[in-house]
Amino acid sequence: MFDTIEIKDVKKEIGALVKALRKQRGLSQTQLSESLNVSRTTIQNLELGRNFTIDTLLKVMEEVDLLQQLNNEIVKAKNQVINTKSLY
Amino acid sequence: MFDTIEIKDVKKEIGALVKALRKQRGLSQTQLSESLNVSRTTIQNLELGRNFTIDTLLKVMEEVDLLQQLNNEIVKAKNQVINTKSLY
DNA sequence: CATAATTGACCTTTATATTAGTCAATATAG
DNA sequence: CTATATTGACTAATATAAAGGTCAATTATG
Repeated sequence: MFDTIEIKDVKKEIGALVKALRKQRGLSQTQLSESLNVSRTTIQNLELGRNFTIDTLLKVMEEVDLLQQLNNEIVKAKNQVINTKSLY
Repeated sequence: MFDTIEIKDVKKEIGALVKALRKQRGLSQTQLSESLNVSRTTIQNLELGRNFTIDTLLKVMEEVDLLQQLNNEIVKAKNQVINTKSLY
């Protein structure tokens, strides 16, 4: 009935999100990579759904002013876990 | 007034979230690492806020049945970007 | 308490992400 | 249309995440 999502699909979605954020700001891959002090290859890897490090992703999020918001979501998720009686 | 969050802080929060999810399920680092077919060192790097790859994080999320939910959030964020008139 | 299990720290080796470069294909602009 | 910019693909070298191991410190258990 429902297909289970795969890790490679999530990586592609992250890549699509980063590309959308970059385009929204009118930046080329080269411009973004220079702002972050990473190579254009690294931006390519991220946007095309290949593997990459969390540092790379967080640098992008910082550049587009979404780092604080992302952190808030993580803390919220963490607190939900802590405040939920476990079923395990 | 407001301190800006730093990348290393976000990595530590991700690590704390993963640790909370693991503890909630009553798993040791070794047990989790074996389920994911990664080394315990990799789980340690993640939980202690060091650098790690997106693959490692997504494997954890898949193991705790949060991969689909995470993907939904990413798609939602992407659509918000696409449907927002840019200020840039 | 004693004992076992877990975790953090550290090391060496291996696998791979990142860098820096080129080039062809595609998209954008004039 | 032509010219220019951008992007995807690829390669070789470097940096670093991951693997696999040990050990001390800490935490749970009997």
